[in-house]
Amino acid sequence: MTTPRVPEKPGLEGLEDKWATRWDDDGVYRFDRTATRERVFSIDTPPPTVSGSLHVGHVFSYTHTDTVARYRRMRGLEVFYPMGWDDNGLPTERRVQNYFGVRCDPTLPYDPDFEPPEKPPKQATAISRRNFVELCDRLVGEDEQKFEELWRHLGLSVDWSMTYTTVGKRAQRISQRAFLRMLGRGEAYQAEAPTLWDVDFRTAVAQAELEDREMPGAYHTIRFPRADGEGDIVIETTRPELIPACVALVAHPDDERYQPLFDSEVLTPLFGVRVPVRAHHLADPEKGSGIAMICTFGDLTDVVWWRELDLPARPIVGWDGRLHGSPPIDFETHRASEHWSELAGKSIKQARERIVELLRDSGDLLAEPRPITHAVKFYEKGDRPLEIVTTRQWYIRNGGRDARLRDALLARGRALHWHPEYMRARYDSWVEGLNGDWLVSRQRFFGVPFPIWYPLDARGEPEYDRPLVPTEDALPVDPQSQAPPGYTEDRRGLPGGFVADPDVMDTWATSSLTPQIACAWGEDDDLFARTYPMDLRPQAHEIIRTWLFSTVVRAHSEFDGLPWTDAAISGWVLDPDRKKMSKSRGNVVTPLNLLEQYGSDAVRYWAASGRPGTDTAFDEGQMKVGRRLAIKVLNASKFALGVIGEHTVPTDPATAVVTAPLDRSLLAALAELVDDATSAFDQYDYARALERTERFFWGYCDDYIELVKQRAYGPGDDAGATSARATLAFALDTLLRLFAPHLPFVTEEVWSWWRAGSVHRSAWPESAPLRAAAAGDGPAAYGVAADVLGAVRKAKTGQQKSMRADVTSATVTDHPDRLALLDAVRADVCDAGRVLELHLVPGEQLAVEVVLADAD
RNA sequence: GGGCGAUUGGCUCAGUUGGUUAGAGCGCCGCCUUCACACGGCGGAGGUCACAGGUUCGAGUCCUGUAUCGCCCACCA
Repeated sequence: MTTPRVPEKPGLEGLEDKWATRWDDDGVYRFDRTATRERVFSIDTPPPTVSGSLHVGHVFSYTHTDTVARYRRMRGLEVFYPMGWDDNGLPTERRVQNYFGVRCDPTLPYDPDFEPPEKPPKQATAISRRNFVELCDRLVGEDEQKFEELWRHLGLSVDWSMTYTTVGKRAQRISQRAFLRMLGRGEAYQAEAPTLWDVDFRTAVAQAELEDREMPGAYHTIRFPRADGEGDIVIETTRPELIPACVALVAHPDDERYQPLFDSEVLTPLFGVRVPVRAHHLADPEKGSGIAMICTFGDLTDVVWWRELDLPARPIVGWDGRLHGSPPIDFETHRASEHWSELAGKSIKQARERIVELLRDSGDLLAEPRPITHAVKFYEKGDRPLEIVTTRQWYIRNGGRDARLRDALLARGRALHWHPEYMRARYDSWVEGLNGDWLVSRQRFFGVPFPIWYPLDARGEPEYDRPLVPTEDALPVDPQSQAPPGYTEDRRGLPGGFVADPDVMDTWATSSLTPQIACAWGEDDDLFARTYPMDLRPQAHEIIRTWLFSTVVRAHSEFDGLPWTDAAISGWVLDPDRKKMSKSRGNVVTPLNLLEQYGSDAVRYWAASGRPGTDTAFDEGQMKVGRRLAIKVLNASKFALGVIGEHTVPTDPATAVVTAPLDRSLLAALAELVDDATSAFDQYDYARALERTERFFWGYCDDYIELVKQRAYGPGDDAGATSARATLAFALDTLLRLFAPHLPFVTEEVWSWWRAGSVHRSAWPESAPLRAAAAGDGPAAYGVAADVLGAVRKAKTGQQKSMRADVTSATVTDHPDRLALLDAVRADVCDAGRVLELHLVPGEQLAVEVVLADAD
């Protein structure tokens, strides 16, 4: 060991910049790609959405992952820890629209000279798809830069040379390749079917993107006259505007009220369309009048009934959320057509208001609407309820319609190691509740296009069942601007020519491939072999159903295995009112301010105190505590190294210089700490590792250092002094390494005062050498010494004396076993407590009687 | 409706297979101007561990039920 070089006045300020730069220059976190798979720990980092802003929730969960990454690195593994940027999809589109004041019109030609105006105009400028995508690229590039700066400031030990994006060329290529492979295996298919549809975004959405919202509605009691004229059937509905789309009524097969009517017919009010009364087990006799109207389509139950009862389709709602101009069926009466003309072209809301008036006028509305609140399905990013529209879409098989596949995916979920374990229940309930395959096509612009064209027949109609695909070496392709194999561009849109599939993939269709993208599947076979399947997927619990599940689906399909062995699920950051912190709630805290105010180590301390999977309150108090801890690490280290000074101290605990009982005892306790922290980290419990280390560290500062201070100042040839200095050094060395995953800046700073290289590339501590140095002694002597010292302090405080006050005599009563231990360390205790005479009296439990010298 | 989790001093949280008077930090109060640290140190007050039963020599810890909160899921007319 060289003589420590300790600053006069160590502080936290500037450590982030200093060490972030140094780590980068020295390549401390660079992935060594000569490492073989067994030596690699590979992490499937969640790519943050760059169109949003980073908030304290990101800092929270990414810190968790970083502590694990640093631990594994110190355990000698090469950590593959790339950062991704999720710049794909709707959030980016929305941000670009607002930021530049533009909107995408795919019919416009590309303008190579287009520049967005300085300030976004009131009226959005329409631009071509390619111009739009260029603006998306430009903006996400700026955002990614800002994100990286914040992450570096926080101290994520990411290899910044290995970032990827979810719209980049590689992601596109891999998304398209994976899709084509699934298409080839029949795992991707297209179908024209009723689809949940957002009328504002004008795109289909998947089951995973739904959320229920409680909305006001109203029950409308409506009369359906029987076709035979023998009276009426009364139904209740919240969607009266769908009466023209009604194709049947339905009741439960066991419902005696309606059994006589099954397979008879009724007439729809206002329109006089004959529809049958049918039986189906999903009809609930308890709901409303026990008989429901089936419309094409009001909700997903309608779709089930329509399919299973083989009913006709009479859709009336268009892609724009308005009723069609033309009627769903040729009405038989002039009156019916007039009613329809009152509704045609209206929005859902307008149509509902109008039809209620019409029903009231016609006498078919039997009671005034009764207001209720009910759950309505929304696209999670949408503003209006979803409609169901029949469209042609791409699907990926995910077990929603196939019990064998579902069981296989459930088995994958069981094979995955979840942290915490109970999070698996969310996976299971999601997979078990799937009601269809995964709808992956979106009618949007900024995303990975489907690598698909369709031939046009002689009449110019697309032949959807004969899709044209590129070869894999041509990927990525943009079918809008490139021609399929065997065609030239001038055949686009012409009879006998071709047309591009207009859709882009769901953002999750790409995100579900983050392991393949990060590990460069099909791009860099050598890297892939060293990193895939990955070790760890860290993520939040609310996207188990989307990100985690879809990633399992893709890996199962392509590689017949799990994409990773472990999943670590982090909780949320809650604001003081125990609500989730999110941008939309307006309660987010800008992380950079926090990092600058408290220091990155302090904020990391707060984050790392949140246990895996547990929602954690945002608590600046914890950051203050973290800051205090970081400062304490600096000061205690400075002191310990100052005591050691220029004395020679061995670097290896095995050198048998630790001879004092107190020192051996301390090292025994330290060995237990090392085991404890190690097993906690092995189970991904970074919080427990931190808590234990912190507790030990305060004892080290307050008790151990105080106890050995005097002895350690002794001359170089004194065995007790040598023992104390060696123990101070071993303990400091060990504690710094134990803290390093949590407090990377301050530990590195101290490390640099007296050690070579980076603490983050040093070995994780091992307990065996410490235990060997303790030479069979246990941790108890240290505990007894601390207890007695505490009692002496208490006495001094009780008499309002300085800690420097002399103790004339102290009488310790305790169990003989503990007295024996105390006897062995009595010199240290007397020195630290300034005890002149120490008497030991055998007894049952600890009691200390202290006589203080007169103050004057 | 089904499931998961939580409930410990004013606040934020520990409490690993059940074991003696339940721990920590913040906040509060008091003391110590200590030669590493006032961005400090020492100490104090403060809890019938949500509630009700049960198992046990012994329950914050295990079982049953209840309540409250949060989340996940569900074919909610």
